[in-house]
Amino acid sequence: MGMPKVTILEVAKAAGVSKGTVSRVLNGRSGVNSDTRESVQAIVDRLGFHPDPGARRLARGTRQVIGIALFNDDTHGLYNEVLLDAIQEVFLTEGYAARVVETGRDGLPKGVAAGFILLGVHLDDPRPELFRRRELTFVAIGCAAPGSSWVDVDNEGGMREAVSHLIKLGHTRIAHLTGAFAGQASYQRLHAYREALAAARIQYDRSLVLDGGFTELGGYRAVRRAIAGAVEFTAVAAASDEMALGAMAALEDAGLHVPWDVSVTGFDDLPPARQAKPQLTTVRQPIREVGRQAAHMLLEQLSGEAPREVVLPVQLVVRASSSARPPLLPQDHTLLLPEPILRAELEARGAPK
Amino acid sequence: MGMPKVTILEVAKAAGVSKGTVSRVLNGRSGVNSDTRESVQAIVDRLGFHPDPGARRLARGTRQVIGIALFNDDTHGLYNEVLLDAIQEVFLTEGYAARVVETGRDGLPKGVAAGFILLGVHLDDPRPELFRRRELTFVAIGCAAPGSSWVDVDNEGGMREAVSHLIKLGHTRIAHLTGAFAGQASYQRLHAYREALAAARIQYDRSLVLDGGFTELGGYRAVRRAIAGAVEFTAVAAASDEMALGAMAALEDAGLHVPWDVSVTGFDDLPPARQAKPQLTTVRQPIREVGRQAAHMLLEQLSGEAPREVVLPVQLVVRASSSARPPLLPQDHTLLLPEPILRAELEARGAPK
DNA sequence: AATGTCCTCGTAACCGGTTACGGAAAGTCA
DNA sequence: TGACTTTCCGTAACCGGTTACGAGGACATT
Repeated sequence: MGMPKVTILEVAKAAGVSKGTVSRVLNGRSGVNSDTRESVQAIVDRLGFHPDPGARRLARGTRQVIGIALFNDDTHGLYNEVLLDAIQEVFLTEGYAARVVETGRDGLPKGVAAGFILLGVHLDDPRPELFRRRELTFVAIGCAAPGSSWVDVDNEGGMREAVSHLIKLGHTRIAHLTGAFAGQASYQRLHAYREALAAARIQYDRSLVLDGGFTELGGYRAVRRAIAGAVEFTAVAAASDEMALGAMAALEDAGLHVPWDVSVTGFDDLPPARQAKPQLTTVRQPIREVGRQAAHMLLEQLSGEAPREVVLPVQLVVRASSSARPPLLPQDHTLLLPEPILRAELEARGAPK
Repeated sequence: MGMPKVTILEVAKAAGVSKGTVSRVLNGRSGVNSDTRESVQAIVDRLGFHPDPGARRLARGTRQVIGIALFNDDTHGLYNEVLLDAIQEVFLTEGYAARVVETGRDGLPKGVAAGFILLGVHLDDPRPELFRRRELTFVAIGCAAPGSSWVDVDNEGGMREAVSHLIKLGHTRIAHLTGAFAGQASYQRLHAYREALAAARIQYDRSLVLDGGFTELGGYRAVRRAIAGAVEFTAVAAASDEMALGAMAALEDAGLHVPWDVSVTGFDDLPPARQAKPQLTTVRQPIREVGRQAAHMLLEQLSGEAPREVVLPVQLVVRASSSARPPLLPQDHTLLLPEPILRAELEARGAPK
């Protein structure tokens, strides 16, 4: 098998035009009759033609390489992995070679590249300034880098939705798992958490904000510490899926059942969220779209266009880890969760461990 | 700046030969006088010439793509990330396009590729069989796939070294953090752990084998449970850095000091090992080399050569997380060892609730 | 000296696209 | 109707390599 190598020449013949015209259609260049353009496009779609990236790159004379800059202090998680793949997909099909480079507080990547994409930019991240000073074109992901292109998601909207969701379910003591130094996203999500609380006239309690450092273990330890410290809460709104998963593990270890005793929500909607034991209610982030946008924006900038800023929408995905808080609902808590069943459930969960 | 685009034509001119000859030298083709070959090679080195991957691919008529198959149940960790980068580097410079694809228990990746590299193969992994049945060429990483190419590291040698190291430091109650279902590597490392113990005439104790599922949180919970269960140990030999880091966190939470109270060793030597609070003693794995080998082996197979098997050596890197067991003399561990652990346990129990 | 190998290496076509250039057809205006 | 634009599109050169083919020189054979 293997795809039958459909080339631009075959498309041209099938459409009854020349290679040049097909190329012009593919690249959206002007100077093509709209009728012709349509019919060529139709042939392209029908044959499933995908231009050869290498040939493209060669013809365009783009000898240069794109650097994807990881901050070497980062926790390189699944999030980055998905993002990376989406970014590379774009560059690959556009005929650019993209390589992952590590950048630290100190120096820039040595292999000089045409442009960079900065992954997971922090608020006090030295990279934007560093890159700007060297007059390198770049696109930042995850943080507003004033004066240059950046793309981020609607952190506030997402967290507001998640917390409002919990409030609607009857929760009032909602803990927030945050990641301390991870910058803008943390602040925005924390801010949205407070906003959502305020909108429902729920008093903000500082002791309900737990630092989980954006890792599963961090989430686990933070929640465990909170339980040990007798902090009262019936829900946890985490700023990442990983922390949410850690929180669920901690609750389980403490003999608490999700979502009956405590509801949990995450942020990101990475694959593990769906594989979790009670599937995780979380805020879905269009990660791949973020990567694609960033890649295209970099290409734009490299061809002289002005920097842009993009904020992508997110969406709450309700699954099994969040539910109404039965014991405190005035009307039907006996109906929903009879005592003996609850006790038996706790024992059942405690025993196998 | 950007590299000054040195092409094969310039090399040819500088060497006083034609493009064809330079190309022949570069590809090790026969039919070139050895004198000529040498002088051309010298020019190539002097000018720092690197052939353009895209042009190469184009000229060779290699239209096909390489698939890098991730198992979608996997925990995609930092390990995979490093590996991926090394693999892609090879394919990139060789003029192949490489894309990451997800493969599950069920189906194969749809985008048909010339060949595949299977990442993190398990013992009961369905992929080798699945791929073989489809007559796809592939190279497996992380597990012996009989009949086809595979590359792995010397798991047994590495773990033996780590455990022997701990034994030499005076430890006799050494726990082993394993990852249950992760296949060959787990079994080999566990086996080596037992071998090292046997070589030192130390009785194997099943209760010292802890399952950490190859994650940081898993390591944390396993060690915490062991402490709570009053399992006696003065050292932990983990089968991965992540679990080791989790173990260190658990020990810290239990009031135990690494390495004074308990020594910890890891496996992999990923960047976090060096960033840990007491730097982690661990077994260094040549991850990038594994990736490079695998990539080259796949290329070999695609050009008709026979499958090969490669096992790469590892090396113990001693850092701060392991030390002699100062407070106690080797003989009296039964008397003295329980003290700190029991104390920690009491404290741990006292704090929460 | 003429003919036949074997090596070595230059020549040119080709891979699959992009794009400068120029020609043909159609529209504009005097 | 002729000259001038404008629009659309075909032609061919080019990107940086690889490789089939064949020319030419060195050497051996007759």
